[in-house]
Amino acid sequence: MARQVTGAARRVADAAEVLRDEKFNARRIELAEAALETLGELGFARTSLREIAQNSAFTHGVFHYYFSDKLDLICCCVRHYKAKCVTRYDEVVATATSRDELTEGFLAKLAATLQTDARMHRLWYDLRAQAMFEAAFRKDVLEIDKSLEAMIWRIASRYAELGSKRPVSSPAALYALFDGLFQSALLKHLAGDKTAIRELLDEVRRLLPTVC
Amino acid sequence: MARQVTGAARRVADAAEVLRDEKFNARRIELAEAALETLGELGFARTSLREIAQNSAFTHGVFHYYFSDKLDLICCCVRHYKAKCVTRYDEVVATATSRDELTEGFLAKLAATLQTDARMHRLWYDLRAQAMFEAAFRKDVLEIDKSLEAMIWRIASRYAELGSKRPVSSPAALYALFDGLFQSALLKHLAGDKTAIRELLDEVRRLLPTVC
DNA sequence: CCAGAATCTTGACACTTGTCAAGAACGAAT
DNA sequence: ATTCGTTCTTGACAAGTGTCAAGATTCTGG
Repeated sequence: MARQVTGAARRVADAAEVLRDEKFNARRIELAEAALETLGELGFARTSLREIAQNSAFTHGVFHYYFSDKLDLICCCVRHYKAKCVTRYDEVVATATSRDELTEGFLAKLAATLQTDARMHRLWYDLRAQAMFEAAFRKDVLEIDKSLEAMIWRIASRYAELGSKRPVSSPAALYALFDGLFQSALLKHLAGDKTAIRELLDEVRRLLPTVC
Repeated sequence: MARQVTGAARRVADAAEVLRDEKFNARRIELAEAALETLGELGFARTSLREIAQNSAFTHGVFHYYFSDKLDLICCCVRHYKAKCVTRYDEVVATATSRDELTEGFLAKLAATLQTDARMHRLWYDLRAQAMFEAAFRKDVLEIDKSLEAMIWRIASRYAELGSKRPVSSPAALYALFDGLFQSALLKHLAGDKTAIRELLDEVRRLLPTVC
C-alpha cells in the first residue's frame, strides 16, 4: 500500500517535474527568439546581454537565470534557428510533380528567404565563422551544416528523380556549391546590390540541370 | 634663378614627403602583420588593441598613432592579407605543362595552406562575415572576393586549356564551389578532424575533370 | 489563505574596451 | 649642438562588459 502510494506520488512528482522542465525550456526558447532579433541586427561580436535585454521585453537578469552563460544562450539560439531553417524547402520537394515546378518552387523560396531573413542568415554565417575560433560552437555548427547538406541533397535527389537522373556530385560538393553561391549573394544583397538575388536565381536555374 | 631654386626645393621636399609616406606605410604594414597574429588566434570579436599590442613588440599607443581607428587597422590587415593570398597558385599555373601536373601542384598548395595558414583563413571567413554587419568592411571584402574568384578562374582556365576544353560553369559558380569546400574543410580541420584535408583533396581531384 | 519555491528585478562588482592627451625619446636639419 | 618635428610611451578616462547576489514579486501546492 505504502509502496503504491509512494509510487503514485513519485509519478505525479515526475510529471510535475517534466511539466516544469517543459515550461523552463519554452521560456528559454522565448528568450532565445528575442535574442535572435538583436543578434541578427548587430552580429555576435557587438551584441551584449544588456543590449539583447534592452531590445526585448526582458531584463538582463532573466537571461542569466535561464542561461548559465552567454555561450549557452547563443548555442540555444543556434539550435533553435536550425529547427526552423532545415525544413524550408520540404513542402516544395514533397508537392512538386515536375522539374520545372520544383525549380520554380525552390527558387521562389530561396529568393524570399534571402529577402526576408537576411539578418538571420548573416548571423548563421557569423556563428559558423565563430565556430572556427570557439570550440564550444563547433558541435552545434557542424550538426547544422550536416542538416543543411541533407536539405540540399533532398532537393537535388528529387530533382534528379523527376528527370530520371542521378546527381552527378557528392552531397558535400553540392552543398558547398549552393552555400557558396548563397553566401556570396547574401553579402552582395546586404551591400545594396539590387541585382544580387536575381543573379543568384539565374545562376541556380542554369546550374540545376547540369548537376542533376 | 629663384624659380629654379624653388622648383628644386619643391622637388626635394616632395621626395622627402614621399619617403616619409613610404616609411609611414611600411610601419603600418609591420603593425598590421603583428596584429594579424593575434587576430588569427582570437578572431575579430575577441581581439582588442591592447591584446594585439601585448602579443607584439609594440605598445598599444603606437597602433593609435598609425591607425585612426580599430576598423582602420583591421582594414589594413585585410588588404595586406589579400596581397599575399591571391598569388598563391600562380606559379603552379604558370609552370604546369599537363593536367596532372597542374592538379597535383594545386592540391599540394591547397593542403599546405590549409595546414599552415589555417588561422589566417579562419580570420578571412570571420571578416567576410563581419562585412555583412559592418559596412566599413564591405568594399575591401568584396574586392578580395573578386580577386579570389579570378584566382580560381585562372586555375580552371589553364586546366581546361591543358585538356583543350572550356570550363563548364561561370567564374562565380566555380569560386562558390571551391570556397564552400575549402571553408567546410577548414572548419572540420580546426575541429580536429584528421581526415578533413585528405577528403577535400579527394573531392577536388574528383571534381576538377567534371567542371573543366 | 498562506508558506515555500520559482521567477524576476535591481543594483553592484571587477574587469576590459577604445580613445586620447601629455610628455619623453629620438632623429635630422641647420 | 640646438632646435624642431616625428615617433613612441605611459597613464588616465568614460563607457560598456559578463557575472552575480540580495531582495522583490509571482506562482503553486497544501
